[in-house]
Amino acid sequence: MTADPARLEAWFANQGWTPFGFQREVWSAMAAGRSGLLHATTGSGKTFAVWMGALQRACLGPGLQVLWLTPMRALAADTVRALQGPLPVLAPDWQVAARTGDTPSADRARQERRWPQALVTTPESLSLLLTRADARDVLGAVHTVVVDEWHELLGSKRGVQVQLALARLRRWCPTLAVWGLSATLGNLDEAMRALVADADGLLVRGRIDKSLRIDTVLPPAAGRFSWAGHLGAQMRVPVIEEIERASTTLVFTNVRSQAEIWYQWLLQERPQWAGEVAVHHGSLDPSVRAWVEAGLKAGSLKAVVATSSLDLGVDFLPVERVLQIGSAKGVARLLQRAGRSGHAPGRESRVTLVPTNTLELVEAVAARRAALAGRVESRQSPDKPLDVLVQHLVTVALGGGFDDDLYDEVRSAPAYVGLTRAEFDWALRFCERGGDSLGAYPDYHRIALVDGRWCVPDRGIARRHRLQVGTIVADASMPVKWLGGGVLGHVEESFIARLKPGDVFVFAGRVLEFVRARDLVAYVRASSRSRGAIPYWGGGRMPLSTELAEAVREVLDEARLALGVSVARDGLDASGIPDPAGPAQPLALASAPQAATVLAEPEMQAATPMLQAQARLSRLPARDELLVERMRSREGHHVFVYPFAGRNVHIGLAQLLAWRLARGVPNTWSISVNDHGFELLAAREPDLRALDDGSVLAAGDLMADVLASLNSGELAQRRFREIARVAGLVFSGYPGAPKSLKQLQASSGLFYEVFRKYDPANLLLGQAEQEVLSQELELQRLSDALARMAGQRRVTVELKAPSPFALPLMVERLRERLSTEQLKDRLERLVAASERALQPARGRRAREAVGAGQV
DNA sequence: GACCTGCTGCGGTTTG
Repeated sequence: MTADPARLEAWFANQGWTPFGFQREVWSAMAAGRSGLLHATTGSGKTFAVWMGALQRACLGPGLQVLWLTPMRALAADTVRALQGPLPVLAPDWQVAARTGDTPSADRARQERRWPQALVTTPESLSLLLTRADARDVLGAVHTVVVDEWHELLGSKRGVQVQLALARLRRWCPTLAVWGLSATLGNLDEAMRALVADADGLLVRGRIDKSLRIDTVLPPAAGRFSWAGHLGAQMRVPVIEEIERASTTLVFTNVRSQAEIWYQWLLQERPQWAGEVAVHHGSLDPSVRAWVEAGLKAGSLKAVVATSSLDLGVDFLPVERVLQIGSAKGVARLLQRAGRSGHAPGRESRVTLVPTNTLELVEAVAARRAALAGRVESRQSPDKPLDVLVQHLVTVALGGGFDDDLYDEVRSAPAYVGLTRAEFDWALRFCERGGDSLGAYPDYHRIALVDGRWCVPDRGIARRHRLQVGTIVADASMPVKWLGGGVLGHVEESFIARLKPGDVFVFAGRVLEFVRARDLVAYVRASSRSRGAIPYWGGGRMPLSTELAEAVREVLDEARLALGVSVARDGLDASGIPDPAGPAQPLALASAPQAATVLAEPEMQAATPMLQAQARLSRLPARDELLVERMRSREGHHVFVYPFAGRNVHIGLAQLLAWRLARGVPNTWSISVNDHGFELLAAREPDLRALDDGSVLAAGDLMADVLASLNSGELAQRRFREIARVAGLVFSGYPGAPKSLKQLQASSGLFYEVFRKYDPANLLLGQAEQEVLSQELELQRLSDALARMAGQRRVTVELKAPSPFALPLMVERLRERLSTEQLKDRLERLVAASERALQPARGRRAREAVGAGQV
């Protein structure tokens, strides 16, 4: 028995709503039993579209029929509320309930006595349901699964876990309908296929009429806006004025400390706002966060400063304005944040960018252009991660067991279409015997064949497995110790992993030499060198996306053309600007008038002083040029390169170049990177012929060189820790008695060593290496960048003073080893040098500088 | 006058 479509209309009419076209489209597809992906912004009525469709398929009666997956516990309760609305009309017998990690045990018990017809849950909780011996009894009648915020899950192992669970459910109910809800993605078709697998899926685009506005808060004095920096202190007053003009504003920052700082600034400038502004990020206690979210919902807060912790969730917020402080880093991220405003059908979404340095003014134009053109990043599902498979095999063995045909079921999950029988059998044997090296340890004999079915005979193993379900592994930090003992503090493992013995870095105000990492402690000794500081790379998880980086190159190129034209027209001595029509640059001058329009953008007008300074002190590179700047200072010999390819790629490029350059003539390089370029600083005069002739940029044996230039063994070992945890090799302890991080690290390090020695064919080792290359080093992006650079003309400029492009890189490096006061002094000297070089009277020097750079 | 750095997300045993 299914609900009458007329009743759907009646329910909507009752609310005073008329269904949108896309909602009807979803209903009819679902009534026909189809699966699909609904692409729509939040607050567009997508929840109702899919929920009403699910009810049309309802077989009224007891038993679980609809599963609704959400990536965040906090969204579950909201979703239950939203789903309950139409129930009295359409399915009065139905119950909707949430089940996540924070569901009280009394509620769980009640659910298990009589399952609700619809359950809102997380991917992890669904996997836990699959570990129940009665999994098939509980889940066998599920005919519809909705995966909310699929774009959030798709690219991660959490998404793979969802795919495996769906494969299981599909086995039990071949007519299973799966619907994903997703925000904008560059690869919606692929995203849908990952979810619906072989089914004939329908991609529905909801409410595309929603208008989008991306504008920028301009710095008060454009000519004096900082070339470097990420905090945005100069934007305090303009931001506060924006907040004052709106009822409620969400202020997004990129990092937690920045959120805290901005929160303090707001209170300093407007003490009367105490109690009306708040801060929200992932390190805050959940109770504080809940208070802030409730305040937002109630409309009692004027502004909240947040990190991406507020990207999702808290639906139906009365947020009027969204500000983004600093780079949005990606188009999808910007759109997501824009979507937090105008959160109702028909209302405009608006996000206002707040640049924190002059290059971000250019980036703002690029971001708007890419966003309006729909150049949105793609997300790829991980390719057959074996750690997730191993976990799933144990899960299924617990949940009623399996026999030989599980291989086909697993391969029906799109992430595993390429899984070979040998790989599957390896995973199976690994669950059975712990692979070639752990045969003697019963703890790793997790599954066994009993009466032709694989199951988990040991109750202790079963219990521990249920405690370990999931793929999220928290970041770890490593203590930094003197060789003689004594802890200096903790730093991210990812940082230590990139160090080679002998590397010098700065930490806790000291210059330290990295000696070795052992048992996950970084041992150091004091270094007598004053330079050689390697920057702190942090997580480096937020590089400028490929799409945004490309748009920045585009906008810069147009600005170069337009500025060249306008400077010449204004009769200014074109001293600083290499003649755009000169023979060295056979430019497509036809595009100049087009390019001139880019300067009409208000952000570009504000950025013009910086761009002119760059042109005079150095050069604005054309798209087919790779700008290399060199400078001598008391620090040594600087080489700046600007591929505009995002910081992860620049880390790899900088390491690679330093390594290749030092291969000929040994030298010690300090490295500094940002999203636009990188700096190599050598103490001794370097031999740059390989850079000049381009041979250093040759693809060559890229993989081998990258591996050699980085401490890839450390990287892989760190990666392996996650894999060991997901694959269930490492047990993190019972709730209330968790094992220390050190214990966990020691044991996963042990596994890594044992496998390498006694089980080198262990496929989890290979997975660790693959993940390092593809995710951390972004090898594909790196080789793309290298290919592009090799095809560009290198233009080398000798700098007399730091250029606007170079200054942020120098600051980045200096910051690591100077106190705030020292840095301030140093910066003042650097900037003064740039300003002197820019004086008209010294135009001759600048001209010389630029002239010397012509290739 | 220019400086502050890197996000998010989940799960939960114990049974003589």
